[in-house]
Amino acid sequence: MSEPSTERRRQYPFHQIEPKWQQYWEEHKTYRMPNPGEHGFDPSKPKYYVLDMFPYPSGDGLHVGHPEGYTATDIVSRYRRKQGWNVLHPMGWDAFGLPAEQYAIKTGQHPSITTGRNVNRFRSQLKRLGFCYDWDREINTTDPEYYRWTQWIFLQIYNSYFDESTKTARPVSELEAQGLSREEIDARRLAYVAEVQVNWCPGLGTVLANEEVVDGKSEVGGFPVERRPLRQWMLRITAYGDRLGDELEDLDWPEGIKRHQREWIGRSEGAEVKFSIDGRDDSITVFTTRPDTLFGATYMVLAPEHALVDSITTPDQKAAVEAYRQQVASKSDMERTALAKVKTGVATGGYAINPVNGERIPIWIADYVLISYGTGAIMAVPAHDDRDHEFATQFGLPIREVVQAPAGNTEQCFTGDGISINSPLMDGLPTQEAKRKITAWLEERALGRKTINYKLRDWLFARQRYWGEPFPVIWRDGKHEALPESELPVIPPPLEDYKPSGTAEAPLSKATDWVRYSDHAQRETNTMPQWAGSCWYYLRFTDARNNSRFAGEDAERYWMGHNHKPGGVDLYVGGTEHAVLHLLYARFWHKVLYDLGYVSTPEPFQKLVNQGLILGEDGQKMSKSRGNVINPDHVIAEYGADSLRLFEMFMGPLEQVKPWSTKGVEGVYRFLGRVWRLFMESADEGDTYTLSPKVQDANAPMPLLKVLHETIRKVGADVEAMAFNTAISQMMICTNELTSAEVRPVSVLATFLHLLNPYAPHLSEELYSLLHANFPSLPAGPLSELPWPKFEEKYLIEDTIEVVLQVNGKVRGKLEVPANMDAEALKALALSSDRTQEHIAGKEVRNVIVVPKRLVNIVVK
RNA sequence: GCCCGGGUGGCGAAAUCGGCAGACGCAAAGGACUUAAAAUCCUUUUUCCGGAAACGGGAGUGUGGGUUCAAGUCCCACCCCGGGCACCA
Repeated sequence: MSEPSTERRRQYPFHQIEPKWQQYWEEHKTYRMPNPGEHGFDPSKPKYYVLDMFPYPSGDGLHVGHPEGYTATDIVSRYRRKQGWNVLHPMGWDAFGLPAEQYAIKTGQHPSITTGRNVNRFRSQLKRLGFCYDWDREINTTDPEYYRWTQWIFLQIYNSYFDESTKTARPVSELEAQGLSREEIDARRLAYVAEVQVNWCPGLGTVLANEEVVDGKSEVGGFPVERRPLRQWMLRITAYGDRLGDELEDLDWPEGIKRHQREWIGRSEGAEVKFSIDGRDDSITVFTTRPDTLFGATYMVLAPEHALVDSITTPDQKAAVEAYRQQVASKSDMERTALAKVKTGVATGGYAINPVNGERIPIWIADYVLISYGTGAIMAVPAHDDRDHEFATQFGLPIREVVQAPAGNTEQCFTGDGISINSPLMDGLPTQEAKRKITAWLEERALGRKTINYKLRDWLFARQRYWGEPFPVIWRDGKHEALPESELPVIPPPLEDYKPSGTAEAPLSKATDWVRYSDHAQRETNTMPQWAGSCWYYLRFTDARNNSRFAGEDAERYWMGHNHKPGGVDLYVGGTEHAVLHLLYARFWHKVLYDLGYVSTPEPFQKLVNQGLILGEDGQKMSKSRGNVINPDHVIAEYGADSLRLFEMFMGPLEQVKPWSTKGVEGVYRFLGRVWRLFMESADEGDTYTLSPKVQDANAPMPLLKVLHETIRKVGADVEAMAFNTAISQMMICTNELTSAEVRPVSVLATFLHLLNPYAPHLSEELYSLLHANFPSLPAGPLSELPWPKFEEKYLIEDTIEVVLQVNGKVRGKLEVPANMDAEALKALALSSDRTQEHIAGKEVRNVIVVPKRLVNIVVK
């Protein structure tokens, strides 16, 4: 019975081949990678750790963006394995998160049930793509056996402080030994509790994470979000600001991402300067990066929320100040920033004294000064700061120039480096020297000191959510207390009702039995943010089933160390959306663990590659509402997994943004069909195939050997460079060559299958096993376990080469010459050639440029 | 506004160090096979001018300049598209 007429005939029987090999791999655990000391581990091989950013298993299943990066790492893994490396290539699930919780709110079903269902779907989809993951190492961040260690790491952070002298984390027990008080120690822990401004969303009745707020509105529902102070757990990531910036240096990351992280950290050096308040004992400290402009400070600005505002404000300004503060408080972040085209503010009526010249300057409040950065107060130098300039112009405040711009400067408000003027202490000094001098002057008089500030804020680590890791912490008499390790994991109780409470209380607070730890102690009811689980998952992969440590020491040292580089994971591939947060948070945790001696490298990820977004066929971002979403399941059903893999790699460079093309999938599908027909032919219209009579155990002719060895060379070099698209082009060229050959030597075909194997593992395995069945002298498979072929230089060397003849840079002819012809001979030959003679006749030859093996350019006049 | 990424045929793209622009694939056209179609195989395909053709000549990598014997590639200025950031003193 032939195929139904409506269905096109398959290029090759991928629908039989692919499940067959997937089953084989599963049954034989082909891709299981033992750890050091385990049976089957070969310590003589070098290690290579290839990691994908693990997915959040959403209810929608895999989209075509996932297999892009996953195929790239799969190719690299298979290639390295064939090259004789021990390759660690694992997969898991970042499964805590909002959608599962939202679904639970709607249905009352525990999130672990939906999560389990989604994970099963994702896993089977990934298996259908033929990826060579070691599934014995699969992890799930919502598994208590996993998050017990997430909680354990939190305890290590909680029990540490940052030692400024060594710039490392140290156990707080050292502070206890020094006799510090409970309060002093708590104030220095890397995990601490603070009252901070959070995003409160009245519409949803809950607190939102920063990343859940878009343009001042909730990402879900689009309700307005306001700031509100709340008691929160914080992680002291700012302590690591310098190291997180400096230690990017030796990582093989895209420069753009490194820059992005450095900007995010936003280190800036400057000085804190104390201004006394006129007529009071108090003082206000400001932060400035330009202490050299102190003589140009003509007013001062406090953030509206600044603690001293009330006491400074004079009675006649009280009403105006109150009204302004009211107005600012009611503004969302969006209104405060995006719409802040025009500066606003009011005078407090109070005055400060400039410490360098005793001048009395007015104190204003304005929302262009942020309470959360620096000291929440600035000295305004309108002549040399754009924002101050704008404000001063608007409110008619004096502008005094104290830096002379270099000649030719036309800017009204000069913000660059120049020479100090009108500044008695530093007149004539260039900016950098002036800064040093005035800072020293201030320090001598205890009026200020050198300071470093960061844009980076401490990490707000608590969420008022159900579906996240509970904190291993209890509260007794209003004080927090770590639970002992023996009580891990702390498992959240099931709830009747997962809805947010409507107050700022976390959902867990509704489980009263669970919350009550003892007569005098209650459990912490906040949970950790989704980032927590992904901060260390790469470590768990090194020893995923260890139940006495987050990962065994030997396994961690082998997979993360051993490459003499700062980063442990050799290759990490994922999307740019994690350029800052995930990568910064993971680096922070890793450094704490490194300082405490738990891991062997200072950095988690040595080489980072970002895959580019795949757009819809219309060139727009894929989205349900546009209706341009491509479902990988459908692509696999119609063309097979090998075609999907191959197309995703053939579309263009991995890092680039590129549109989907169904026609393009058909193109690579046809290519795989051509490869199939190099080996097999079919007599009827069905799925019965026999070996092609052109496949023979014969000596390969030179032209075939040449293209084959060129293909070995190019495909190998391109995998190393992750230029998969051009590797595929070369394999197409090789296939076209073989298609037109009358005889297809077995040795050439077998070698070609090795090259194709990382890209199209199912088809290549099948053809190899068919070939081996007919020619038993070939090494027995599976192909993926056989060594990668080596190219031989002798087949690449050309006897004769084509040299281009140019006259005045224009191509006028070509010459076939022996490859070893020297420059002089080439020059003589070029000058006497008929083709060049036509163009140089009657003209003066002024110069002849000879580029051996490439071209001769004759310059005439 | 600032910071990235990108602009090459009808389309996705290629071009190791400055050395023949457009490999490979898609689409299109023609041919072979077929009663016919699909599939497959072969050929053509940057563009303009001349030529029946072989071929020859000119132009051409967003725009305008520059460096060079030679520029997609290096330098300067600008335009357009995509993404990110948002007053951090």
